[in-house]
Amino acid sequence: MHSFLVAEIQKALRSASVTTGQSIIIEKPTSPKFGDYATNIAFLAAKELKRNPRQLAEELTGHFGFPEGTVTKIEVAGPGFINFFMEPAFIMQSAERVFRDGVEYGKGSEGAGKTAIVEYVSANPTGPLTIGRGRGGVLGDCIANLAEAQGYRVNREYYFNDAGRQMQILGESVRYRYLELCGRSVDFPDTHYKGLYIGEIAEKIYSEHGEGLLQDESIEPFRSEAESIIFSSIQKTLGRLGIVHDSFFNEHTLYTADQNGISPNQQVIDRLRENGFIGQYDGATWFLTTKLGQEKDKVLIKSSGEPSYRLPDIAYHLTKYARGFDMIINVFGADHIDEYPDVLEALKILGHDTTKVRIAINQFVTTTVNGETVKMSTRKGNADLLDDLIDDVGPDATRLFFIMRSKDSHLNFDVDLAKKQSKDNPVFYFHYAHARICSLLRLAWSEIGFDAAKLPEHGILMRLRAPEELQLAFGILDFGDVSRSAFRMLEPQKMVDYMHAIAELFHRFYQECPILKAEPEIAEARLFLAVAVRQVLQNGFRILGISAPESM
RNA sequence: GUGCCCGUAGCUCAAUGGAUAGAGCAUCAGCCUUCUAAGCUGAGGGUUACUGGUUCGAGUCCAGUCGGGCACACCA
Repeated sequence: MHSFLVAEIQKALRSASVTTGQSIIIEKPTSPKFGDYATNIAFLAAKELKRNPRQLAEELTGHFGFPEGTVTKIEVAGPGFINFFMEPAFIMQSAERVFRDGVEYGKGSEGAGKTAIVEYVSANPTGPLTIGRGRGGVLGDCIANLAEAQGYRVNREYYFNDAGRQMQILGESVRYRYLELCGRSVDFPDTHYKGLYIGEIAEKIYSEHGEGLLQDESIEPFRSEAESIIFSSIQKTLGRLGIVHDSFFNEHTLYTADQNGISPNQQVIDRLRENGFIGQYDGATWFLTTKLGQEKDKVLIKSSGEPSYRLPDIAYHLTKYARGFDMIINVFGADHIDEYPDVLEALKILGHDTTKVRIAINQFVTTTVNGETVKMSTRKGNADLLDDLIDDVGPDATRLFFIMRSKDSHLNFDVDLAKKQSKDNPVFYFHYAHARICSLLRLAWSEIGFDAAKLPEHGILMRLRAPEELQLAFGILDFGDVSRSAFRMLEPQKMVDYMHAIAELFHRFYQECPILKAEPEIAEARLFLAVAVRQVLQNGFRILGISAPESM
């Protein structure tokens, strides 16, 4: 519907010999008296052409040539809006596209033949995933789904470092607990990890090796055992939410030399130096970001000779270009906000097109339990664990609650609400709409032999005229637009809002329009309308990554 | 102190620079002998933190003020 109107407006602009660089925006008016769709193109073009918007709008209306039976009225309103009133039968008929497209309904083509990499989660294996990380994980996963819906071939990647200082500390932490198990008294440093899982890993090692590792000063056995246990637990947790990565990129590979004997890290240094952005002082190697107007230079290689995290970050992003992705999407939490500008600057200096890179930053999470808001504490041992949350409210509520707010807003995760098996809980509102349709269709099959799997005859929905039916069909038409704009904005929350609207429209339709008890012709059309809604709900659930229960 | 995010109904949040700022919860009033009432209908509730500016039009953009969050290492 969207593209239909855009095309017709373009035709009218050409016919009226109005040339404008403005892109055409279709919006839904706030009130039905302003029509079904509206455009503000007259304002935009008028400004560009220095003309009166109202006059231009009126002139344009004379140049529209909508096909018979599509638009009933075109109206200029206010200072220059052009409002379109659609023929109800045209709306009903347009909605029948759902039957033809099925699971493909609402998919876009802007990513056809293109590839995208979405990097998300990327937690180092130093401990179990926290609730805060969960938000980024679900956000990234939904963005990846949205990219796929636009036709991109998507690579979901997890970037990690198992060789850094934090991992060293992890190994030491486990060893301390192990020593305790062996009956040694230890002075556990404040800088080390104190989570319960550390003790559990130590216990596992103790049960396998007894006191056999006591004399060995090396922490390597502790570090590697901890890494493998934690990494598999992280993947297990993500798996519970349906999050599965295609690739895991180990930061350490950026330190090892390629066939030319130069590591990716070193290549970054060399190439930045060629461009005059590398300096040496205080015994360290610096990225001269002050040349770019920043307050301080950034260390790339510490005086100890080790790279800081910034260097491999840049090298890592270079591999994303080298691997040929058309779009590069990074998802991370607000605590990494300072990280990406430097990386982008470096990429630009090295001659890469940074418009390919999109960054989605999600704000932090607080949780509300028993009406009390608890602030997340990510350090120390008392962080809220994602696994506990999933245990508590289930995977669907976990996913939906993480994305039902804009990523730019701080999220208040109301655990009590998510647990409620009632209408207050949006998860159940969505599920209920789907289950209601399934139940209806089961009954229709057993009572009148209605086959929901068969294709309806062309024009069947045109039998329907009730306002609830029209609005529902009208809503179905928006699915593709919402999906596309949710992707462009990297904002799955738009899709959640839309799903709520569809569920609401369906519940109203169901309430007001008898289906099985209606005249057979009407009953059949209404059943097919329900089939269409079910398809849209399922397609939306797929993007959000939540289940579609057939009964409740 | 500097950078980024936020400030909208009692609460949690919407609103690609558009028309009368919308949902849900909570409150109040209705709707089940009838396809799942886990639902539907209606009512009340607002100086969009504040002050200026930009323009046909500002919750949205710009400047400043106030308030909340996050980040500001030769940690990752």
